[in-house]
Amino acid sequence: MSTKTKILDAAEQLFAVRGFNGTSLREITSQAEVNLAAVNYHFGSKKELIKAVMSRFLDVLSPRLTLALVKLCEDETPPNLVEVFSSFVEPLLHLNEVKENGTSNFLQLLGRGYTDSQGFLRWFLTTTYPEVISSFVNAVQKAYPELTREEIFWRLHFTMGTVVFTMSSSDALIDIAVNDFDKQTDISDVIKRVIPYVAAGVGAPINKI
Amino acid sequence: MSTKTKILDAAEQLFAVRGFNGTSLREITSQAEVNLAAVNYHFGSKKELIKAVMSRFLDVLSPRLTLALVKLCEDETPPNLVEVFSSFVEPLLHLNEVKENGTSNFLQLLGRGYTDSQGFLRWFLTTTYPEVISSFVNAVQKAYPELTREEIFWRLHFTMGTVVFTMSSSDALIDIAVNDFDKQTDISDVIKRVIPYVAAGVGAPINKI
DNA sequence: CGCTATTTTAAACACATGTTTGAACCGAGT
DNA sequence: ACTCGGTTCAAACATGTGTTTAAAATAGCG
Repeated sequence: MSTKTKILDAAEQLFAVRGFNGTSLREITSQAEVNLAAVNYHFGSKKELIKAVMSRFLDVLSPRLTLALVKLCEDETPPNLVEVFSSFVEPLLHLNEVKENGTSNFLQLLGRGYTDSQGFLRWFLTTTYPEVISSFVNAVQKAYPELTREEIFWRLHFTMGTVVFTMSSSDALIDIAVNDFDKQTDISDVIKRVIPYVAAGVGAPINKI
Repeated sequence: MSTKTKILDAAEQLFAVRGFNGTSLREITSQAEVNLAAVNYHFGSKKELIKAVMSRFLDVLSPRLTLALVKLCEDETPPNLVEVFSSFVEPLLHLNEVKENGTSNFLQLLGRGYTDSQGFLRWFLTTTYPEVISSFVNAVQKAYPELTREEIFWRLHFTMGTVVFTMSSSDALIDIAVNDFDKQTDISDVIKRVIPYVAAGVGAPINKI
């Protein structure tokens, strides 16, 4: 296993748990069992390492997700919102097959990236993978044509918040749920629970203000 | 204005913008125009300062919020979910009268606290202000009795995510919205938009899994 | 093998962090 | 006027950070 991969694996796991700001290069290289300088040699800087960690996921997620959303919109009958959000399930869970804990790690990283480091990850996402967002907006517009673009903008961000925040603390939440309700629970259960919620949220009746 | 207050004011604003990890004591004391050592003299440590900043809000928010929720539940006719979430509006906006940008600062801090510093703020909240949470759960249960406790647990956390995440990046979102849609927008507009969303989410049809 | 380009390594760098120290300062109270 | 508790201050402390350096080790190839 190459030094580069060892670093990416260690960084991925530590970033997910402690956040970007909260993880030092020394922790990463020590867990990866490589020299401290290797990060700057192979990636140039910590910021570039963060991008590399995210890209490894996004490069496999983004095309699958775009494809699923586009395909859903090709049907003659317009999709409903539950179908739109269900399109996320397969691409997200596929990350688990590529890598142990892939889905959970990715979603946690997404959550971290939105609050850590004054939103530079948001910029990175929207500029590097814009086709995902636009195909998503298209699907929602087909499913609920009465929504104005402004209302869609807000509700999509609310949804982003629901998902990203839930997932960034999913480990803690799953622990609590398992203890309180004596029921085996994992990340795919959480995803299945969140879909009706966000679908109903995006599909909420329009309220003139 | 006392040194203690000057520190709290500066810390509050900086924490909201840059997060807890991302704000140094030197930035705080320099903006507050007090000596660096004053923080440790008056508060003991950075962690205690964070708690003090949050408590200043929670001590005025918590009783008002609990009262509003309890009063809503006293009616003979059970409340609906929009009413439950609307109970948050007055107590939250009241923070603006106590202090410039109070509402927005507090909600941003709440968002930071959930992702920064490995969730110690979550622990602090649930242990120090539990009556808010339980009165909230009660209100939801009255409004939608078919929901199991487990489903309520998850949907309340989804809601927490929606609100907290949205608010922690509300400045950026408001900027985008103002640019894209040419419409004056502020924090109270965002609150009004998010209520139908979370009410619909919590009220989503139950999906057996 | 011998040479070269790539990779790894230990050490240092420059700087930022939270915290502590001990002296200086100030404002009442007797 | 003097003392004493509380407060402020500049300075230092110890540690942690991302990054750089230059030498050592390694791998690939003619």
